[in-house]
Amino acid sequence: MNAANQKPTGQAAEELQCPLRYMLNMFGGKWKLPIVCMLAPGTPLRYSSIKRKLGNITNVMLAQSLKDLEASGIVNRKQYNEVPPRVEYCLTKKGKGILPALVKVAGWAVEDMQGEAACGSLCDKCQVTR
Amino acid sequence: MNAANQKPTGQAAEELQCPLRYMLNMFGGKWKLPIVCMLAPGTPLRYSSIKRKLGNITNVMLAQSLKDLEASGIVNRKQYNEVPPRVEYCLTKKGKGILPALVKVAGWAVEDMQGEAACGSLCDKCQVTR
DNA sequence: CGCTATAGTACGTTTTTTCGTACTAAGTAA
DNA sequence: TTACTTAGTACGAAAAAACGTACTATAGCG
Repeated sequence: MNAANQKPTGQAAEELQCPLRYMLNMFGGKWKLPIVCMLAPGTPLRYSSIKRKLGNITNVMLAQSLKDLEASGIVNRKQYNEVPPRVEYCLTKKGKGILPALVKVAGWAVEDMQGEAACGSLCDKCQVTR
Repeated sequence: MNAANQKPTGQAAEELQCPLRYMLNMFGGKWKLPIVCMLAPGTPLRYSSIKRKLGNITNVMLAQSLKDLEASGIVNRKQYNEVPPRVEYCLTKKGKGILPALVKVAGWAVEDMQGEAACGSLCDKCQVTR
């Protein structure tokens, strides 16, 4: 319906103009950042493995978050046609590209959290390391 | 009720352990990041001025966002006892401290948005500059 | 046949976030 | 006297995000 007009209009357009909101649209919410952190080390992880590590995420949220991240070009989904099914996720090149920025943000946060909840590595759950 | 026990427990504690979630707790949501961006240049802005620049934020959201940011130690609120009332907001030292990390994130986003919605400065509304 | 395992989907509910409209106090200007 | 201004608050409604429970297909194992 909107073929000739690539860019979204109205409020949606406005939200996309700001790079920080652009980023929040991709990584905001409860689970996306933790998922990216799990995948940061580079080892491909399968659905069930991510779910176990996250602990209390529901199927709905995990499936949806992964789908969104895939649609944003952040994660890659590789499906093996086996039974029982096996699907592995990893960061794309684009996904890896944001890690340095995340490390910087995390660095600020850790500094800011000093004392309160200091942890040697940035996070034991989220394996982003400096 | 919880005087001896400083740290939050249970799920709240878990959420605060991750630096990235810690940051999302402070800056997540629709308006906080834009507000920080407006204040980034350093000029103190008054309530009505921020509201005008943001355009379509409601009083409720603006007041609440500012209150949250103040509680987090990110913005400073200075009230002049005049009539009509005048209140000015600016970033605290801590608030300024996160700007380099935000610039890095925004840099990634701008690179990623290339073509789609490129803008010379990072954002015309959010005045974070490199 | 009945049970297990994986990677999800369907459906409905609860919780959280955001929004809209109206209202306030105090002094100044018309 | 009435209107205007600023920096909000109160209240309820709407929208968005997250949740819980149940369910599916397929093959292998006992």
